[in-house]
Amino acid sequence: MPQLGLCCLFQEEPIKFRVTTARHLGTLSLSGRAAKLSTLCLHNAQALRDAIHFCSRHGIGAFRVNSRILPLKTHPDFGYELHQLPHGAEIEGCFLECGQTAAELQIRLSFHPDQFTLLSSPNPEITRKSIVELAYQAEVAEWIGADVINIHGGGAYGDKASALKRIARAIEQLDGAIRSRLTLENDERVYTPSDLLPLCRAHQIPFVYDVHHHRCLPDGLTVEEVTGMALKTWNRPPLFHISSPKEGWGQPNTNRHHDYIDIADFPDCWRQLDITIDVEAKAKELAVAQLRRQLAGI
DNA sequence: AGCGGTCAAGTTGAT
DNA sequence: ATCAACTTGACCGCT
Repeated sequence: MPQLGLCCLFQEEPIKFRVTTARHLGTLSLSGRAAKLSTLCLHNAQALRDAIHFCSRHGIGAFRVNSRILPLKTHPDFGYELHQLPHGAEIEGCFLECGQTAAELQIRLSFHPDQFTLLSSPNPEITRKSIVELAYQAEVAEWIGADVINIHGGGAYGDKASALKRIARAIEQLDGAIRSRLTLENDERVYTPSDLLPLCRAHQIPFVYDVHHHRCLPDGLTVEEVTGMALKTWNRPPLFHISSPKEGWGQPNTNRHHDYIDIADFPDCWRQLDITIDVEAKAKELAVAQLRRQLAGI
């Protein structure tokens, strides 16, 4: 049976990750900024530790770490290094503990940089900033032992073939910490599995199969076909995504995520696989628990 | 204490 | 040409 993964947040369990805004930091003195960021980062490292324990206690096999675990880490004006913060060493130590605990409890950790992180852009400055973002997440990934940093293809810019070539070129220039963790996922608007799988095969990048996106943006391949092709791209346990449409299928907008997973949306061919499935549902740990019960036939 | 406006980033597609 | 939707809630300033 697959391991189920929880994404970033909790619905009921009181584990919170804190953030701040650039605007607010701008109102503070230099030392005030460092103090504020230090407090938030330490809080978030401890919250991650709590999240890992929660997953272990509740039969959840994976946890996706929010991109803002270190708030504004790569912001052009307010970015920082951990050693510049009053509790920098303590924060790093807490992340290292998270890594040990996750390894002991066998909780798989991953990252999913958001839509601003693009390797397909024709604008080199956007690519450069994206790689800075990937480097930040890779640094935390090293501390905590996360093995996946998953991104989308991004835009097509009117010429998908050229955009795919830019992704490939950028991938070949990544350093090992990023490269060894980077994965590509099909999205609901531009890049289908058919678009990404050849690139993944050619450059040894694992393919994260999101079946909901595939149903929103089909490419002629069946769920079974893509599942088989996706599995072959992995040199470690495969990671897939599941979600259900908020308003149901056949409505104008199927992109929005439902609170829970409709078991009818869960591919039968996934039931016996040794894979991790991130559950993208707004009810968070409650949705994972419900899906877990349904898969167990309870 | 409670409320509501606001929040770094890029691209697409609806209007 | 403009703007919401992606993720999505939490923060902060004001009353």
